[in-house]
Amino acid sequence: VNRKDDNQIPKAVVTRLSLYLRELQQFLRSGQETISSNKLGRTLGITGAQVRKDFAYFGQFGFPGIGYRCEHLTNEIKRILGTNRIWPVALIGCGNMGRALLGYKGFAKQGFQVLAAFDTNSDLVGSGIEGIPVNSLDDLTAVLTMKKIQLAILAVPTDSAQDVAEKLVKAGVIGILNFAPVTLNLPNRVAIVGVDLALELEQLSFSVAKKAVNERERNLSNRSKNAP
Amino acid sequence: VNRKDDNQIPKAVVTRLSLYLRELQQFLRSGQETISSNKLGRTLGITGAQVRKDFAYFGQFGFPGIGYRCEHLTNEIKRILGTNRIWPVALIGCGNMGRALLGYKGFAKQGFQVLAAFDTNSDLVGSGIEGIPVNSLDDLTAVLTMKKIQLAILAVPTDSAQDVAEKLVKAGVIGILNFAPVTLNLPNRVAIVGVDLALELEQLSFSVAKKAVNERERNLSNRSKNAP
DNA sequence: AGCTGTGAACCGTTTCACAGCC
DNA sequence: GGCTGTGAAACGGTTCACAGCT
Repeated sequence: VNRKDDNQIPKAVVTRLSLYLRELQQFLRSGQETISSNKLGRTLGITGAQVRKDFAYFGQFGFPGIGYRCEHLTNEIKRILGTNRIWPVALIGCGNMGRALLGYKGFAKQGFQVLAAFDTNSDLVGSGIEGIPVNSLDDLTAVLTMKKIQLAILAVPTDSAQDVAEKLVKAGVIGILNFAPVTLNLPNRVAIVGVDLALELEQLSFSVAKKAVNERERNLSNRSKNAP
Repeated sequence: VNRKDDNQIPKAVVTRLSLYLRELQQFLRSGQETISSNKLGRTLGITGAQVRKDFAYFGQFGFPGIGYRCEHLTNEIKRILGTNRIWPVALIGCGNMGRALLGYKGFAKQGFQVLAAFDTNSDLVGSGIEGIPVNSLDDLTAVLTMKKIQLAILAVPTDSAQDVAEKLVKAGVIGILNFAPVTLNLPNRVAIVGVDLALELEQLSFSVAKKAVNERERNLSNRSKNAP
């Protein structure tokens, strides 16, 4: 057979796909019908060639001389990302972060519906937060099976993250959005995306510190230019 | 002069730096004194060579035959990231997400201290959330100047994100952690890190969908192997 | 023997440039 | 004229392999 196992799409491409989607939805809201690769790239600080190459991984969506039709392209990207349907999602851990995520409207807007919350705190179990019922972790498998949930948002304390993650996998979860600042160790078949908020601030700190250094150096070299 | 303007560290390297730091802090807590590049890499699913090359951008931190001393390396990475000091931070937007972030303990642990919150809701202004005073957006410049704040966490509604971001820049902010799902348009001197939660779920959706496709294909090729 | 630091080879992504189409 | 889609070239990051240190 001539089958290539070359199914590997660069991670950077998939990230940009989401960004394109975000911009396209913006364009759609403002009534824009079509968009060129260059203009779409401009809004994100990348080149038109990059945009076109990214789409080329998945097919031909554009019209020479015209550009891309916003609505059509939006649908294609959703299909590629797998968000052209509604994903039921579970949220584990109803602490500060968990509760905020339960109230976050942005998930539903992109097709993710949080249908069940879980916590170990028996005071919370049985109640509802933001209209979402809170279950005991003991009922994980039962609830997830019944509601056909395969994606989970993990917002538990760092120390229990690995344990709970393993329970999720046993309960049939195949994708985890992990907010705990640890590297989860799970079977390869499980997809993991980590969001470490402190880490993001560290990246900011580095950028800022670096810019400061660059500016200092620029000043020094200016000075030596003025008085060599 | 022999000055290279080649100050550019790959973004991926800086991200891994934060991950190394996270693992090292874990090792330190468990009493580990030294660590080899291979073992450190293993915990993150990358090669030892990668680890060593990453550090090589910044200097020589290891000891041949021994590895790296966890505590020493931790300090070096903090110095590089600029988190070997305490950063005062402001948080803008005390909605669901903002309030959760005010209560997030992970920031302080890595050296980020949220000293002031801001909101437009006059009911909140004057109160405190998680012990942090809520100010009016009108007092932005005054408060930021007084508290010497240069970093901000932006957790306002999407529609006002760009406006508020511009106000932040005018008030002296040089780094923004942006939770609104939009591309901020700001002067180059301002560092921006975006966290788009729905986008992260989309990445998860893609991984999961892709895995499903791969498995289906594997099944098909198995079947044709069995009955060719 | 064990492990780092690093030049060199390798590989994948980005940019370029242009043929082809509207 | 404007824009896409795409080979080819250029670039940059990752992996390899080994000299050198402990």
